[in-house]
Amino acid sequence: MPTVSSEELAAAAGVNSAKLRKDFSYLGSYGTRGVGYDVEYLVYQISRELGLTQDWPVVIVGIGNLGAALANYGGFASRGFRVAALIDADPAMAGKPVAGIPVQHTDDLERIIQDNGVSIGVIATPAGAAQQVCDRLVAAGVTSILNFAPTVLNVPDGVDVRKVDLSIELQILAFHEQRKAGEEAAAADTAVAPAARRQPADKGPDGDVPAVMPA
Amino acid sequence: MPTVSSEELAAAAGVNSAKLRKDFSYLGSYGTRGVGYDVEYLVYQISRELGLTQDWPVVIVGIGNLGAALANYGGFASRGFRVAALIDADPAMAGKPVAGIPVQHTDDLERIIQDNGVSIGVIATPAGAAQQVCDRLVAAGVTSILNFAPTVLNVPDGVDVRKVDLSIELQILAFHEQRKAGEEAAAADTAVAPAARRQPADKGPDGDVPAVMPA
DNA sequence: GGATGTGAACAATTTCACAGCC
DNA sequence: GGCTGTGAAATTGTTCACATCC
Repeated sequence: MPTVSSEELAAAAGVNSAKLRKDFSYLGSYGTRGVGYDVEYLVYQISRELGLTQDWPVVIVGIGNLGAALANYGGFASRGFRVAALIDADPAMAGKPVAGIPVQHTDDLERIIQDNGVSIGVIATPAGAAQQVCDRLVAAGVTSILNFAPTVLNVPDGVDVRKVDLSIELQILAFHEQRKAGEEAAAADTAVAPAARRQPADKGPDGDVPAVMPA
Repeated sequence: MPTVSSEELAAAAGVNSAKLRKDFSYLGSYGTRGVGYDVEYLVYQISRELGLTQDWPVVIVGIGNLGAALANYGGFASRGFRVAALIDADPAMAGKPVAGIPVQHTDDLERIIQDNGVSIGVIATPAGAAQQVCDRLVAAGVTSILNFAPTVLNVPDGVDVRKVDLSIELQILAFHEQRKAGEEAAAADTAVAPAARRQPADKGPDGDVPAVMPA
């Protein structure tokens, strides 16, 4: 398939074709009228715009289960990321290889960042250590941080932080799950007492309201 | 602090206070004019609306590094999630405790789901196994799935899937990182040749364009 | 003929600003 | 006086529909 139309791409992605064309148009005019988009060329242009044609060295700080999982994660290399170093505060970890990369001690953090020209850091430490690690990363020159610790990090302007909170993802699912259950119940209700629905949902049935409720 | 104003909450969250008030108003009128919101009561109402007052049993399928990290993750319990079971396809894992929970074999997946009344499943398997695991979870009654495998899952209507792609998070950071670098370069450029900027950025300098570029 | 690229219409979201209440 | 709750205005995002070009 050398060429693809906005219609086909939109169907595959589950979006409107006009939106897709408009979005692409912000990157430039890479399509051909009457024909579509050259697949290879489009892939290259999008890759370049997204920064996938560059090599990004990253460091992972905190080599527990999650840090190790990240170090072993296969998807990074193909997207242009290279794990330049693994760093942990536990001296017993130092030198031990994880995913084929020897773990280094936190003491050397600044040197490691500078030697490898790292601008992206991943924090997979416990919550208590995260801010401190963050401060050191930033001071050493890191300007983008991916934070897995359940803490809000304070950073100076110009530094980007993205937070992945694993339990928030579950919460979002649980929220929808609850709504599904609620709708089923409501649908069942409707047969009996259609007009009685809204109030309990908005204010909570009295039986549900705990002692914290104010007068 | 028994009470809090929308202004204070908005500042803490980094959003506009009107937006925050409007959002809260969709849950009901839980504030007091001239005073603010009763903290405890607000926490309870939001918790209830988000489903945090319920207990959600979850199963984790695929107990590699990531699965183990999730099983050990402390944040779940406090948000109402309980790891009901760990499941892995490797017979050698069966019975081994991870985070204090014995790993069970995939053969028993359906029974485990049903016995525990599980409606939320977490997939932390390799990409190749994910769809198959997903199908079995759904057939057994799971209606929400958190997917860490780098695959798009096909599910029937009524089943929610959330995907956490670790390298996409890094890509987003890399994208902004690239823009920062680009802006610095552009700012430096401006002093020399302000009018010459746009074309290279849109079409790419010739030196950058690889063999895939069509005639 | 067939598909892009885009101004114009439409829809959704966010912010303003203030009436209403404590 | 101070702060919520909410219509109305402003902004942002999406879709339509068609002129334009291969």
